[in-house]
Amino acid sequence: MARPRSFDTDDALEKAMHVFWERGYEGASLPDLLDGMGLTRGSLYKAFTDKKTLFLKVLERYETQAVQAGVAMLSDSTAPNGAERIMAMFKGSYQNVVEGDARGCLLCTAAAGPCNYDEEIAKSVSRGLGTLRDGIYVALGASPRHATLSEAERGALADMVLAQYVGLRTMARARIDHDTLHNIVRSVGVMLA
Amino acid sequence: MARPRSFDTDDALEKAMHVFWERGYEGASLPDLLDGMGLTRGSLYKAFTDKKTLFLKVLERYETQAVQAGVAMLSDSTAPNGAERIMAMFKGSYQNVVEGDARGCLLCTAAAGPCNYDEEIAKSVSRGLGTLRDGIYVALGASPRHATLSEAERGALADMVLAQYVGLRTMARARIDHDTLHNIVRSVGVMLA
DNA sequence: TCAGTTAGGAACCAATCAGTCCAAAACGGA
DNA sequence: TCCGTTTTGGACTGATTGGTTCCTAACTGA
Repeated sequence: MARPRSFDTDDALEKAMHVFWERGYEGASLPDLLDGMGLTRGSLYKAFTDKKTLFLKVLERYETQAVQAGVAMLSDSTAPNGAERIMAMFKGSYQNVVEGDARGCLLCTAAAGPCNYDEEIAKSVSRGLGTLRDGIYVALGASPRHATLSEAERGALADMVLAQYVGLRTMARARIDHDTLHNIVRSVGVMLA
Repeated sequence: MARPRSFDTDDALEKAMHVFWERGYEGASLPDLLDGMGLTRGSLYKAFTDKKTLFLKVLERYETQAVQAGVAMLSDSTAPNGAERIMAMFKGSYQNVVEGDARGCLLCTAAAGPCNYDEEIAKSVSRGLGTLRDGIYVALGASPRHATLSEAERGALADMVLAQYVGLRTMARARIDHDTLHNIVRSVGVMLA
């Protein structure tokens, strides 16, 4: 029909994700994005409409990638105890920081940022966090100590664990010292043990 | 000596705090601040140097006001049980949201925002959160169930409770539904009971 | 009253922001 | 090969950013 795109949109989205992840929604300027994605204004606007739409697409991608990876870990039946799966997730987040990745969680950063004034972004973040919460809920069902809880109690516990996760990753992005972060992970372990 | 200031700097700082609290550091534009503080550029720059310095002053104020109020609550000896004091803090945060204040915590918002790239702001936020953590630690010492913990264990627990707090307030700002927030508070209560 | 000093206010600044436009280029189908 | 369609890249736009400048107003101490 006509001239085909010279870049892979999925690949470009992946690159955009990393730019937003590092600098946040408002902190990522258009030149930053163009640079990171390796394309020019015309192409970006033709393919992704505008900055906010691009960010929403990135959030979607993050959910079906980073969040789903977490959920997969939370329902990994090779670790029979659900509490241990939750701990694996927390330990993974801590390990990220130790290895020098202080970006935290894209959803958590967005939660503290544009969610406050943008309905659509808030909805997307809320959905992503909800997905994670459901994963935690399922994992708790596979934990002997928590499987006997009532549905409501277990749900409330899942919400709380999610809050701990958001707190941990937010504090990681704020460059809180590693000892404190490690203490958080360790205490979550004690709590769930 | 010379012409005196026509405004109270402390009052102006208070107003600036509310602007930053609502819109965040990067989200608060200079016109926003001038408007909220009721002064003009010349006055602001003469009195507060620049935007970042103003923000650092605001953070300082927040620590010796909002954070100290929290710490006071955490060491309020009219509530003999420290765990109950901690719960009072969490319930207060939840109550804020119910009453329509979805701004969350200024420190938590800054943690997810400018802390990532600004050393000075990060240091100030870290100090503020540390103050809160110490308050939690003291309260745990006044809780029969936790006073017997080793110093290290109690410290780690304080870090974890702080993470829950950061998570709760970050999620509140993201306009997560009230039920979820309530569940978090309730589960923290169960955990500390 | 007047000299000295500082605050206040508005015009101004360069840089940057997100977003638009359009001519040229590159392709597919015929 | 040539036509129609779409992408591409860069020049451009107007608004907004944080910050400066400078003149005048307002005050104090002598």
